[in-house]
Amino acid sequence: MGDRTNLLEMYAALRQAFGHRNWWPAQSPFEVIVGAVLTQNTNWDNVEKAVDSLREAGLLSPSALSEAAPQRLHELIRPAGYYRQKAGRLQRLARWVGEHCIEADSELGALKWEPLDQLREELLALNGVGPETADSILLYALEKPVFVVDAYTVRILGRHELIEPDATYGDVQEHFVHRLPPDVELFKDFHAQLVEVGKRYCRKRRPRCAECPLRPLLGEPVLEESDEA
DNA sequence: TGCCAGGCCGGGT
DNA sequence: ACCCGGCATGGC
Repeated sequence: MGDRTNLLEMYAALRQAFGHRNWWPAQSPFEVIVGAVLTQNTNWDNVEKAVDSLREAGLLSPSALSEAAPQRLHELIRPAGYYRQKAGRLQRLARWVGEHCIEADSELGALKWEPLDQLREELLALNGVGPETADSILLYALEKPVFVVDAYTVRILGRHELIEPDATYGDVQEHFVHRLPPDVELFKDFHAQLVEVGKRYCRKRRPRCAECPLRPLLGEPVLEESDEA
């Protein structure tokens, strides 16, 4: 509890290295929700192709997406992979949003009035929405102070032994929330920084730890043998 | 050329 | 309560 500063120092080091990430570029909160589903285990470059196609087709609104023919969705989002699963997930989410917001409310303002815990429960109850997708929506689309945990976050903290090897999603999330002020902009950019450092230096295989900006702060990471080859 | 990407679900122990 | 195979495309 006394090490509240450590994570802020970690963020400072990343911010120093990469600058503000201005992450999750999207033209509306609803587009963030769409991206949150499409990026599940998928490279963002592929996601952008799918999002662009949906935009051109005029399907980036809850009602239009809800009513689209699944076949048509399959074609439009194919580059993002898992397209049959993701088409269903998008439509379930679109219908859920539609139940809460009037169509013109592109800021999803009506959703923000609902209690945070209830929002999260409702999201997790949707088939195809797990903890990371739900939290990404809460943070980046609804501006709620929820820290998003992803595979990079777990790998980075794991290799520096800042979390237990068998830590759950909730464990890692608490690690951050208990040590950071609940600041939406901080949560957004910190997660973005972790993804950036993860992509560049903390890859699953052949990591480049020597050049990682976290190394001066956190020291030598502990790698599995399979990571090094 | 295989491996990986900003996960999640369902069925099996 | 875990563990695992399946889901799919595109880039390096």
